[in-house]
Amino acid sequence: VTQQEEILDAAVALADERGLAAVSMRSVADRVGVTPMALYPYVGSKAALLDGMVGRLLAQATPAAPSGTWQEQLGAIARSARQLARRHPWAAPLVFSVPALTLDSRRLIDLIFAALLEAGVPPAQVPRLERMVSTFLLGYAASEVGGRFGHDPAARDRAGDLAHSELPAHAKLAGQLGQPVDWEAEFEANLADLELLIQAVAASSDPGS
Amino acid sequence: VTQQEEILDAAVALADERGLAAVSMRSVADRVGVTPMALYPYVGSKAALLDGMVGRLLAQATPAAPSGTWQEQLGAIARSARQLARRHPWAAPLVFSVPALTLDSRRLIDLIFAALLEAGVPPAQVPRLERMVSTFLLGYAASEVGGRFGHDPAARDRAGDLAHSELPAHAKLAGQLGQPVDWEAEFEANLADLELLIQAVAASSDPGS
DNA sequence: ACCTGAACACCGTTCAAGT
DNA sequence: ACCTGAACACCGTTCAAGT
Repeated sequence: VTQQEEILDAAVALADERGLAAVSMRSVADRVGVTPMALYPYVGSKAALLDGMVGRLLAQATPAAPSGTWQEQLGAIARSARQLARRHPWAAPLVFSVPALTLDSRRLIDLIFAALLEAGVPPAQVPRLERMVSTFLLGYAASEVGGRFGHDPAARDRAGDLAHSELPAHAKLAGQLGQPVDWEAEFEANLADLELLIQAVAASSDPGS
Repeated sequence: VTQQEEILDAAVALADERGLAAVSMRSVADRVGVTPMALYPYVGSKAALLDGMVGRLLAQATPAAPSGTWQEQLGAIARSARQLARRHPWAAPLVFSVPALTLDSRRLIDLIFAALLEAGVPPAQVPRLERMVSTFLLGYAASEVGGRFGHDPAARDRAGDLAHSELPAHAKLAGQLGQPVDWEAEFEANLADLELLIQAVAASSDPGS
């Protein structure tokens, strides 16, 4: 482990334990046992520290090249990404702002490329479809950990069922909208739909099957 | 305009002009012409201020109920969401952490519900599919404005084409990965694929068509 | 070569006063 | 009822010294 990695790992541990807000140059330095200014030669700045933290996560996270059908490969990637987001809820929002061009990002992307190619997606469409798939997985993870879906009942109750009169489509869906959601089942259903989409794209440009 | 709205609009303007980092209780108070502490009765806290800012955006943003085919409706929503994200690049990341349960959020969601129902998606699947669609649109917008896709050539060059040997699927796609991406065309292609997915879901549970 | 200490220009938020 | 001013406990980062 280099000094830089030691610093980044300390910052990740701090974020896991006390939240991203608790990560400061001062608190990280404290944990490493050094003065805040001693970090600068290794991490450059606070912004670079945050980038480095997501880099460390990606480095640890890339699953060994998954085997099986392309559906199994994709499922393994998706589920491991979701687990990672749950272990490090502070990380998902940060990922949007770091260019997916590091070697670690590309290792993960390569696995998605491989699955898409095996699914029969024409090569010209693979990069775009990879961006669709990874964006959806990342966005869904960020929504789950961020609370956009209103997971916690506190937020649900605060909203009440106000103003259904102004929301015609909500009114038609009154039956569905009342009851709680099984998020595990929803994730698996999303995965199945993603596979449906991939198959549709593969089929639409490969009429010979 | 209430006092609260005046404060939130000042904060939004500040974020547009000088970035989210320039939004502080002190700078917002300055712009409103008041002491920082005078904001608290109206906005509660810095975190609530940020939530309120995305609330203001959603309030202004919801397009008048779009007409035409469900594809046209969905396209109008998607394109207006993308424009909004480009006008306020600081906002997309924040949206992930505010529960989509306010009246303004629900007005937007209602439009997506309506389009999905008109597409023939079974009601039991509509809420889930809405989350898929909105998550993808939001995630893609966040990726574009955040720089995850490496839009700026600076980031692209810094990465080089390192280590293709470790990335077998990248090697197979060497032809595609070299050239620049037309992001407008990609957005439209994504939209078309989203419609494909919706149609597939609608068809899979409605064999009589 | 690597680290420290003091300092600068900021933060969000509290609390007691003012009018 | 609404606002101010001073204060507290923090920030990231600079710069000049230390060893």
